Amino acid sequence: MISDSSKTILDRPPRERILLTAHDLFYRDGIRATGIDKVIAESGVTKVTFYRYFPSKNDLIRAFLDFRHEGWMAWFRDAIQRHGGRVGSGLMPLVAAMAEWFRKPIYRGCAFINTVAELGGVLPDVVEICHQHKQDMVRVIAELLPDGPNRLQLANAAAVAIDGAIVKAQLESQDAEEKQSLQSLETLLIALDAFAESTPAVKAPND
Amino acid sequence: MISDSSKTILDRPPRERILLTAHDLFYRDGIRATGIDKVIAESGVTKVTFYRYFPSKNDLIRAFLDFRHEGWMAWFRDAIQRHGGRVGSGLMPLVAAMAEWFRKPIYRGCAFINTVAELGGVLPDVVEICHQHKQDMVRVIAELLPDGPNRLQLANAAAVAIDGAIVKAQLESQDAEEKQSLQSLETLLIALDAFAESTPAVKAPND
DNA sequence: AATTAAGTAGACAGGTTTGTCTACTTTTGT
DNA sequence: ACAAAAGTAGACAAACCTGTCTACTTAATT
Repeated sequence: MISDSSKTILDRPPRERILLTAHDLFYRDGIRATGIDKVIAESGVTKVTFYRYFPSKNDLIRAFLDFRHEGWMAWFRDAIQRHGGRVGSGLMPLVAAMAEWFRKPIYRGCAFINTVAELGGVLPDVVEICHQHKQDMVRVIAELLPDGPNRLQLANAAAVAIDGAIVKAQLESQDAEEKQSLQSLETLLIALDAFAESTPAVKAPND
Repeated sequence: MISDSSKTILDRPPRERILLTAHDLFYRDGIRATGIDKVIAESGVTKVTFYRYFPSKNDLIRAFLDFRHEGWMAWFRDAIQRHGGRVGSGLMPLVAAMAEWFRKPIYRGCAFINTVAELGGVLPDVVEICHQHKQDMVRVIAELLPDGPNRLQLANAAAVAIDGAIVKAQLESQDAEEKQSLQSLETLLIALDAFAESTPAVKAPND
């Protein structure tokens, strides 16, 4: 859902080319496993150009996370809508959205979780960036739930379930048809939807 | 719960010293961020000794994961029991156990999730190792639930909730008293317990 | 007591990493 | 048309990485 190269990689402005290649390499192989030289070679620019836009690798890492955030959130919102998500629709559209993501051939989990796992202990910036990302995710999820005092609590719980499923999906072979991750996520979100309906402060009268 | 240095690090057999220091450094800073030289220096052995026990860094990584697996599983089982976990106790002891872990000052998430995030794309062994670890975790969780047709399904869902909480806890400042991760985990597991009781194939007659 | 194993100390090789620098060419704005 | 900005090509420095090697010392075993 990111770098859906509708145009070819080449013939774009250099900064974009760098960001696109960095994204693909960072996401696929990890950040420390990807040298600047490789990004430079594969994006088809030179060192001078590269360092003009990104004075250090850390700058590139931050730009990568920004880029990923924008792209992923746009996809997430769109996927939820396409699968019937709207206020009061309940949490099931999230399962369909995740199913769509997990199925992608280049799936390697959440870029933010992975980056924190890799660099969180040594580059604390990324922890905060990831935190922001997850909070935005919660906000989108909350829009599926009816307004109420525990709306955010439920959205947070749903987000935790989703993150767990994201991690689990990372351990499954991508060509496996029956994904345990999705079944577990569905179980959790069904249980959560049921729980939400059993304890609202103001409940719909038709029951 | 691992390397609870009841004895000092020194005065132990070299292999153990190496493994202990490697564990702490790998867990804290990440694997690629930790050079062999640092492990050698901090464990107080020499290169010859180190390479006698671990012919390559990958061997050390595997030994680290084995070591961590044994230590963590032992702690997990024990913590669950200490917090009232037994067959039929429901999933709540898991919340208490995780609370205990998340509170530790050196908490940096799940070593297996982190390692997959860091190396999964480039060293596929670790994906399988992590998968095994998580399956063992599911088996322990299943023992809290009454036997039945959906016992494993529920245990898997609970494990996904836990992994999500583990990741979320990694983003919270460790000195924060009210941890969102624990509240979300509790919500999910309460919902799951309720769901489990509402849909067993054979249900207790007292309702 | 003598042989073997295991440890110490540290130089060294070969590769990779990030980042700088020089010299030249192309594009762009005025 | 010309000056400034941006790009290309590639050498280079300094650090760091994994892994090997030599030479010497200590501990264990028989």
